[in-house]
Amino acid sequence: MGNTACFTKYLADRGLKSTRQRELISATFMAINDHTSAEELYLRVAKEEPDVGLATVYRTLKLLCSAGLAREHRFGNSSSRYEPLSIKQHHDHLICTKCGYVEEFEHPKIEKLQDEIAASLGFEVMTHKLELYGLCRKCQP
Amino acid sequence: MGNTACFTKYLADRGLKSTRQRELISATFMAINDHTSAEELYLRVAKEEPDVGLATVYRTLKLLCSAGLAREHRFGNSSSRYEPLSIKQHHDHLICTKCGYVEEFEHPKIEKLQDEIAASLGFEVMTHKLELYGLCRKCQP
DNA sequence: TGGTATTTTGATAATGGTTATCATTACCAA
DNA sequence: TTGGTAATGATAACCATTATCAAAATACCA
Repeated sequence: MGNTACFTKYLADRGLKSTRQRELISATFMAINDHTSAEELYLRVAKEEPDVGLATVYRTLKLLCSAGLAREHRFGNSSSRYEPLSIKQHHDHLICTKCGYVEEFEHPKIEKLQDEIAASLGFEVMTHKLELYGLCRKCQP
Repeated sequence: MGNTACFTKYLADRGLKSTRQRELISATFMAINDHTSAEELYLRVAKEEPDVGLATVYRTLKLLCSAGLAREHRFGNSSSRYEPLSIKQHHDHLICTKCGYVEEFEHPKIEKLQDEIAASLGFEVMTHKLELYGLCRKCQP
């Protein structure tokens, strides 16, 4: 099942309505395949359908997060950015503190270690965020 | 060297002035030994010295972070919280998504893995944030 | 010690991302 | 189609944080 269909099903399953705006915002978001701010997404959507409101973009992004189709990040102290979670599995981020470049990575061994540590402290982990801040190859002296 | 002395030295080293407010805010902060918001710290400080302004608390917290004596966190989407970094070494956090309880942990093996992964991607890591979200022992069904 | 340049402070206005409000519109099951 | 409910758009409100600026405090030097 594609992501768009997945979102439509999510809406139907909870008695939420499938609207033109939600479909458009969700489709536009999924097509970006990068970390996006609500504002950026709003501008893209507005090109196609100028009457869509910023509030609806925020509302739809929240829905996409609840549906497990998006994830919200706040790298450093900047404003929220969202990324589509499509088929990709969970992954973490390397953030260059100089140029802002973001690279994704994924490492099962770390995930396993995390679960072990949490269990030893009596926690049951649902999700996690791992962010490594430093200098990317280009920004190194 | 104690943390207060350390902060005073940090100020002196950069030609910044050591003021009554900075000393009081810094001392109050160090004594808390927990994750604190700017507002909370402001209230505590105000008990002792009612004329200290909130802006100065924010300014001093920023200074403490630059001095390496504090660290800023934004767990989930809540407002910033700060923690004293005193003698404790770097550590990570387990956050209970139900009751908000925060537990610290530290694990050298994870740190080592992180550095290896980053290096393999050409990154030079300066700092990192690892947050595990889930249910603490008390909140588990 | 007193004078002075400079920094810091406190009060408050401004900022900016995000959310709440509410009248209007769109959806969808019957 | 209709009726009931949910969603939308415009915009006001929110609220944590930052900027502004006149007044006060500090550090340095003679």
